[in-house]
Amino acid sequence: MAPDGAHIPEATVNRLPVYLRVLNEISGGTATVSSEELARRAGVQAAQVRKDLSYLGSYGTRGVGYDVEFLLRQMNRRFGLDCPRRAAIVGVGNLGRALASYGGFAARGFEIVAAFDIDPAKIGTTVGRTVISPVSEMEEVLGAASVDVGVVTVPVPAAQAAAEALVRSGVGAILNFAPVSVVVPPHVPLRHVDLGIELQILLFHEQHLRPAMGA
Amino acid sequence: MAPDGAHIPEATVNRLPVYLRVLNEISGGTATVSSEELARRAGVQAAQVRKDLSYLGSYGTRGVGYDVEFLLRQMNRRFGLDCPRRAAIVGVGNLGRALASYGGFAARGFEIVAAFDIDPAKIGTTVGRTVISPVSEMEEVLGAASVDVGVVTVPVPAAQAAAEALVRSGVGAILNFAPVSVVVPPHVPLRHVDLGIELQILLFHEQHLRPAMGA
DNA sequence: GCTTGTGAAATCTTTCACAGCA
DNA sequence: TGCTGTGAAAGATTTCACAAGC
Repeated sequence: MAPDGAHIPEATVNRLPVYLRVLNEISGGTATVSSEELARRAGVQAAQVRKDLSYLGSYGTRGVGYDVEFLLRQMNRRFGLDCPRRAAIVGVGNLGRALASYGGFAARGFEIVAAFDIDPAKIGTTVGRTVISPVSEMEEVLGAASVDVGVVTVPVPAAQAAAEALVRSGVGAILNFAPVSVVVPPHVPLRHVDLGIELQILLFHEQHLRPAMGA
Repeated sequence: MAPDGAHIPEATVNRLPVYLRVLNEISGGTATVSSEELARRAGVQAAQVRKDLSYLGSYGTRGVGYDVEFLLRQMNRRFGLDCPRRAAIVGVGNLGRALASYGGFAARGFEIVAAFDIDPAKIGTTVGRTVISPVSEMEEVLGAASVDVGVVTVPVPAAQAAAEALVRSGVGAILNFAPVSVVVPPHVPLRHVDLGIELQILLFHEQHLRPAMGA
């Protein structure tokens, strides 16, 4: 029903990558998957899966289910993952180095094409297969061929400057892992992944599930 | 209006830690903050902030705003952050090691009290101030004094076993960073932080903001 | 018979707008 | 006057339930 360019609800957009992960996990094992099975593995309701997928188009077969490989191809195309996305990491400390070799990025179609740090001792050394460049040369290094997404993994005091350097270099979007807010111009999508906040949300939900025992 | 034990909407729970981060950032600088200022820094509407905070109680002062320190204390108490929360890391690879020293955990009141790995060469060495124990001894090490949250940072094939070991050890909740789903009993809150999926969501939103230029 | 796709209903969330209070 | 707290309205999301189709 939904042609290729239609509006997709925000809540659905946030779930589509989860379906993508599940599909990748079962790919090879089964040819087709029902909305019920997909829902169980994604942790949502079956009707939710059907409605979400219907925004992409009518890719299922009634009485049968969804063809895993076909749906994967359609979703990857829609996500722009048919060609690899280019990412750059700013801040090659513990977290930056870990993310550079984190399997989840490559598995989801992202390639680390550049890495930056401010520490002169790190310049010229490598993280994975990428040579580390100075932050001061970011604009020249990224040059005309800018990256799709910049990943900020610098210490708190350097986060704002790192984000600004990425914006000047023409980055498409920024993922900020520093546990502090940064401000960027409105045309650059920004997402803050504060891992401590993830823990807080998780435990706050837990408190609501269990009878509180603290005073 | 909302007494201490009232139900708080899920959407609000997900935003409260963001307000907490903002409050911590402006703490010391200003004595009071308006819902408008708080909203601007958190990236939401002012009315949203007022409604969200009203679920915690009437902690603001009409005509003035919210007392930053007082609101911080109330929220920290409500989140159980007045005493430090205990976390354990399973899998001391790049990501596990990075998270062990990640400032965001300590800044949000979490303390890494145990670390586990399967590699014999790592057993007995330290990550930060924590000695690494074998995964096989998790139940004994955690013992009666279980941890609030277990953080899974093992490679994909080991993720399910790591989650099960945490459950056997009586963990309160699990945060899974492996780029694969794991299954746990329903009484253990589980959250999957797949960083590649974060990138996908970010870029998918970006596609909707800009005119698509790919074929 | 079985499962999708989807209007309609139910529920949840956000926003409005203003009474209430410092 | 200024800003919170909150009912009520508007909007978004989820769930239901069933017609449509393999």
